[in-house]
This record gives sequence, C-alpha cells and structure tokens, in this order.
Amino acid sequence: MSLATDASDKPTLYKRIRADIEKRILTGEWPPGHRIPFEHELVARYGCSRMTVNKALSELAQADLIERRRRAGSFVRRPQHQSAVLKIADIRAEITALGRGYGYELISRKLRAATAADRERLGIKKAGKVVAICCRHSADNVPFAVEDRLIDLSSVPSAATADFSREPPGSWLLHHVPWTEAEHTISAIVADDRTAAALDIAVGAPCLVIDRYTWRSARTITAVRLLYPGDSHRLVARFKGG
Amino acid sequence: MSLATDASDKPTLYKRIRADIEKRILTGEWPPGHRIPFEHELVARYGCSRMTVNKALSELAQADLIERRRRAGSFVRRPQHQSAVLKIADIRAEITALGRGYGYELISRKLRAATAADRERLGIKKAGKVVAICCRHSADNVPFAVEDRLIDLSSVPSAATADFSREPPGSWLLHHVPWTEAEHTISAIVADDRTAAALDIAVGAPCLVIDRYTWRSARTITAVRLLYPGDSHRLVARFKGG
DNA sequence: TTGACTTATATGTCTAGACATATAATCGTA
DNA sequence: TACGATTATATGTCTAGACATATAAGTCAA
Repeated sequence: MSLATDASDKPTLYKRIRADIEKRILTGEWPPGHRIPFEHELVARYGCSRMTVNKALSELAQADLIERRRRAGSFVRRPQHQSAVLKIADIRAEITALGRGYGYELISRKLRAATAADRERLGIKKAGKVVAICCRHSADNVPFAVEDRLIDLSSVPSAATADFSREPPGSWLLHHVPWTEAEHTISAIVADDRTAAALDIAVGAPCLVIDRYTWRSARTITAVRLLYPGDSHRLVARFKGG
Repeated sequence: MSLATDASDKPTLYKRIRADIEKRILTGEWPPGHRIPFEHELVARYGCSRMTVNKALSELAQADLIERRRRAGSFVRRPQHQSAVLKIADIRAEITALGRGYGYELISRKLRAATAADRERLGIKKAGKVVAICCRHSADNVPFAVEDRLIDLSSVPSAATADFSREPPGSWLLHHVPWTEAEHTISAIVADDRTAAALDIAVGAPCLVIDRYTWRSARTITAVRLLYPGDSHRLVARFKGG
C-alpha cells in the first residue's frame, strides 16, 4: 500500500518520475494498454541516467501499475477489478484509531484437551491442548464486537500462560506470533438470544460475521469468529486499480 | 546455503538475495523486529556490489516485509495488522467460474437528472444526468444477488446508450471504464419486504451488503449496492504475509 | 503464404564508485 | 544527572558505463 503521491517529503528525482507517470495513468490520460515512453526517452526528458528511470519504472511494475515487456516497452496495465485490499485492523487499534475509548472484557477462558469439534475447527488431526476464549470489545462502553476464539497450544505454547484478562487475544497474538497467513470468510446472520444479549441489540437484528483462520507454514494457529452489530459496523475495503 | 525453490528459471542474484531473506522472515527464523544484516554484510556474503543488495532490500521494503531505518539498519516488520486481499469478482464471472448457470434480469433502468439523493450518493455537487439501474443476478435460476446501481453520466457518457437489458452493468463498466479506484463497505441488514421478494428469502432473513463506490481521479463513476442472502453467500478474503 | 533465420532494440541486471542525509552513539558540559 | 553538540555510520539516491537476454520486426527461402 505504498505508492501514494506524497507531497510531504522532498521528492527525489526517481520519485518525481514515478509520480508523474502514476498521475497520467490514474487520470486516464494514459489508458490501459498505452505504451509509456521508453527508458531512453525518459532519460532524455529528465536529464538523468538510465538507472534512475529504471528504478521508477521498476517500482511501478512491482505495484502492478505497468507491465514491462522486453523489446516492446512498458504498458499501462488493465485494472483488475476482482481484488481489493481489505483492512481488518486489530480491534483495539481500530477503536483507538477512531478516537474512542476502548473497552475489553474477558467473558471466559478455558484450557482443555481439543475436542472433536475443536480439532475440526482448527483443521488439525492430532490430539492436543487448546485455549478457548470468549470476550467482548466495546467502544465508549458500547458493545462493539464479541469474539469467540480457539488457539492451538501446540503451535503457540506461550498462549497457555498469557494473561488474556487484560490484553485481547488478537493483540497478544499479533505481538507474539510471527508472519502468518489467514483466510477470512465474511457472512451475515441474525442475532440469536445469546448474541443479542452480548451485543446489546435486539434478537433478530443483523450481524456481520467474520471467521478468520490463521496459520503459519501449514499449521493452524488460531480460529476466531467475530460478531459485529450489522447495522453499526462496517468493513471498508479500499481498492486502487491493481 | 540457500537452495533455489524453483530450479526452473534461473534466478538472478538480487532475486536470490531477496528470496533468501523472505524465506527467513516467512519461516519465523527472523521474527518481527529482528535486524537483518547490514547492506555491507550482505555485500560481503554474496560478493556483489551494494546496489544489488540495495535492490533486493528496496523491494522487500516496498512489499512492507521489512522496514529500513537510516543509521540503524533494516528490520523485519510486524505482520500488516490484518490486511487481506478480498476477491470481489464481477458477479457474472464469479457464477460462471463456479460452473453454475448465470442468469440476469434487468428490473428497471431510468435515465434522469440527478436528484439531491443521487448527488449525495455519488458525492458530486453539480447537476447532471444519471442512470439508475436495478437488476438481479441468479445462479441456476436461484436468486444470487440484487444490484442497485447509479452511474454518473458526466463521467461515463456512453452508459446512456449502453444496452443493460442483456449485459450486466458491472461487466459493461469493467470493459468500458479505464483505471479506477474503489471503496467497498461491507455490512449486514435484515431483508425488508422488497428485498425478501427479490431474493426469494424470508422477511427478516440476514443479508450481506456490499456498497461499492468507484471513481477515477476524484470523480465518482458509479455507486452500487449489492445484496446477497447472508446465509448462503460468503465473501472469502485470503491473506498472505507479504 | 508460411516457416526459419537474422537483426535490432528495450528491458534486465550489475558494477564501482560518489555524495547526501537522517540518526544512533558518543562525548562534553552545565 | 540531564542535555546539547559532535561524530560515525547505514541507508538513500545517483552516475556512466557494461553485458545479457528476450523478442518484435524484418529477411529470405520453400
């Protein structure tokens, strides 16, 4: 998410070249398929060495804004409408970023041998221990989301002794577990009795559901289901053609 | 030392350096916060010039895998909170990809001067004409989603004469409008009478809502609201660190 | 017309330097 | 001890070249 045309920092030459081209692409002046000037033409125009131009173009290519073809030149890529970047922030960070007071409440925490249901949810086969956590996040004392999480202790042994009564498990994991892969499934349900009570909404009110499975090198770390009041919470996925 | 994961294509040196580092990060060998070797150390290890090492590190920085700090060195970044790639395919393509029969039905199409509500929805101030479209997508003759769309004709004049009785507006726009930015907002509602009838579900059943605003260079092109039956449709967002 | 061969050329990668600049560390002083 | 000035150093940017390589385009023969 990097190439914003930042006017704040002093622009170096290659950044200016990159920004110039980016602007022409984004405004539609150079539509998809358009051949952008050859490196040697840009060298002449900006009066710099080829490496400088090359760096600008390489970054645009890495960002999928242009496509470079040997002997043929560099071309503006077609927008790829089928993907968008969905930012799902850590809930505490999300609420804090909104300038609202973050509240956290641990509802239950159980350490147990994985049941058949646990194993299925985590996609693991061997027996082992898990931590099951249920908690609630609130913003300015209004329920924001309820979280139902399972952590595989064989993947994250230190979660057994972590103090989740103060720190939300999501934040803790973010700081204790290195790079991961994850899959999110987003759906909608209507609130049942228990959910309605936890979120302080009416039974039958819509809820947004995010199921997230996180793993590292083919090993499931945690499975979590987040329930948000559907009419008040919104997930925003920003997309920039590419 | 490092084994090439793919022996098929000949890896260049800077790509090998980048891959070596990336691997150590992804496996957790170099956890978040870990300082990776200085450029001059990598220069010594790989026996190349500093520019070659610099190119590898710059790309890793552009991909947000590492953070570079002057005088201090380069450090492994924390996983990007939870940014995920959300695949929102063109609905026709999505249904076809599932091997199901795609059905499309134009419910209404109106060309009108933008009302105050239209202008607010599109975020435009000046008066102008818009096309309002309501349509339904189905898979194997089962309602899949209803679409409620507004297109700003001052941005896309050709939409006035496009034939939306055969081709869904989403597909049409994809092929006729160049580079865009978009923002998706995902929420949940319960079906009202009209929605329930259109989707052939019960009143009060949960629905997943996607509101998408598409613009080009600060100019809104189209605003669309898609309603899916919440218990049958799911959005999947896959995420991979880096 | 078609296929095989040749050539021209734009990009891909790399070098061995250079100076700029932000800042972590150190040192000196109040 | 606290704070301001100095220094050392890693990264940031850039140059003027070099050779490699994929491939569009042209050439020629069957």
